Amino acid sequence: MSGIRAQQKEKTRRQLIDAALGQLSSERSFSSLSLREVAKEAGLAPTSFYRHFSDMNELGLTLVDEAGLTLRQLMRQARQRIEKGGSVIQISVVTFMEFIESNGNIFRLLLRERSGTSAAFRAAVNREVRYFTLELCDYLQQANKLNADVAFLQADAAVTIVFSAGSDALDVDKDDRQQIALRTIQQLRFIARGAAEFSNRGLKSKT
Amino acid sequence: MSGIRAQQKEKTRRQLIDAALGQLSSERSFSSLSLREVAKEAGLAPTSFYRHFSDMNELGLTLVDEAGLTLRQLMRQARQRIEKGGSVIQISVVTFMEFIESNGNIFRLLLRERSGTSAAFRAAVNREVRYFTLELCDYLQQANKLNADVAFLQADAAVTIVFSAGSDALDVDKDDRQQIALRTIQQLRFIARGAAEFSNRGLKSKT
DNA sequence: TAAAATAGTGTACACGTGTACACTGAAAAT
DNA sequence: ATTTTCAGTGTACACGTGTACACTATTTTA
Repeated sequence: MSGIRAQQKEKTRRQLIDAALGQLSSERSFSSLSLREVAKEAGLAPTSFYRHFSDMNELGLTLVDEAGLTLRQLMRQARQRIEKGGSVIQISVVTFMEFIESNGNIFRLLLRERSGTSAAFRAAVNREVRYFTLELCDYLQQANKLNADVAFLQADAAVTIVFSAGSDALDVDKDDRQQIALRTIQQLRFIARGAAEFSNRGLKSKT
Repeated sequence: MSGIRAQQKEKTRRQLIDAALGQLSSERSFSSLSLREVAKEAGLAPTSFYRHFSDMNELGLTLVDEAGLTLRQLMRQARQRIEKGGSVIQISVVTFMEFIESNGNIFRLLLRERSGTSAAFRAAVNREVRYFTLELCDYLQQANKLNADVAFLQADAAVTIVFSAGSDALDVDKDDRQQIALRTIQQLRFIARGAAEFSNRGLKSKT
C-alpha cells in the first residue's frame, strides 16, 4: 500500500533531475548534456532513463517547472522581507542577488532556454517569467495606486532589468555583484519615478 | 600580384561564414551546428574547413565580429534618421525593430552566445554590446546634458530593454512586433524621465 | 501461492562527429 | 622552366550518441 516500488521510482527520478541540474554550469548548458551523461551521473544504466522520461526534452521541461517553483519561493521571501519594512526596490534586488548566488544553475537554465532552440522550452520559461511579472504588476498597482497599463509597463521593464542584472552577476565576484546590485537599484528607481510621472499625467495618446 | 589565389580563398571563407549564418534559425543555434554541416552547406569537403578556421569556435568568433559590424551599421542609420528630426526614442526603436526583422539570425547569435557556454563568446558579445551602450551614453550626456553617471545608467538600462524587446520580437508577426515596439517606447520614456529627474536632484548618497 | 507488472541491466547497432593523413592540381616563387 | 606552396579532396579511424531488444529480480496483483 505504501508503494515501496513507486517510492523508489520517485527517488531515482529525483536523482536524474538532480544529476542534470548538477551538471549545469557556466560552460555547460542543458542542451549540451547527453542522456548517457545524465544517467551515468545519477548512477543509472543509460536505458533506465526511459523508465522516467521519454527523452531529454521531457526532463528539461521538468527542470523548467522546478525552476519556476524556485522563482516563487524567491517572491515569497521578498514579500516577507518587504512586510518588515525598508526600501522595496533595494530589498527586492538584494533578495534576487542572493537567489542568483545560491541557485546559479537554475537561473542559467531559465536564461538560456528562454532564447534556446526549443519552442516548448521558450514557452515554458516565458510562462514562468510572465507569472513573475504579473505578480509584480499587481503589487505595483495596489501599493503605488498606478494606472493598470503603467503598472504593467513598469513591472515588465523592472523584471527585464533585474533578470539582465542577474545574468551579469552570474560569473562575478562578490564586489562586482554588489556593484551590479547598486546599478540595478538605481535603474529601477528611474523606472519607478518615470512610471509615477506618467501615471499622474496619463500616457499620451498622440503627438 | 592580384593574388588570384588569395582572392579565391577569401571567397570560400565568405561561403563558410554565410553558410553558418544561413543555418541559424529559431530552432538552430550556432553551438548545434557541426563543422561537417557548415562545410557541406558551403560546398566544401569537411577537411577543407581547416584551411580557413582552426575550429568551429574560431568561426563563431568571426561571426560575432560580423554581428558587431552590423550593429554599428544600425547605429549609423539611427543617427542619420535622428538628424532629420522626430522623436529620438521612437526612431531608435523602430530602426532596431527593422534590424531584427532583416537580421534575425545575427541578432539570435548575439542573444544566445551572450549567455552561452563559451567564455570567449560571452566576452566577445559583451564587448559589442558595451560599445553600443557607450555610444548611447555619449549621446545622452551631450544631447540631454545629463550627469555622466546618470547617463550611463540610463544608457545601460535602455540597451537592456531594447535588446530584450528584440528577443521578444524575433518570432512574432508584424502586429505583435508593433505592439512590442509601442511598449518599448513607453518604457524607454519612463527611464528617460526618471533619469532626468535624478540628474537634476543628484543621485542620493546615503539614507 | 501463482501470475503479472515493472524498475533496472547489458548487449548491440547504426549514425554523425572531429580530425589525421596522404593525395592532387593549379598558382606562385625561383 | 622548374620547384615550391597550398586550397581543396577522399579515405579512414576512434569516439560518443540515442535507443531497440532480450534479460533479471523484486514488488504488486489476483
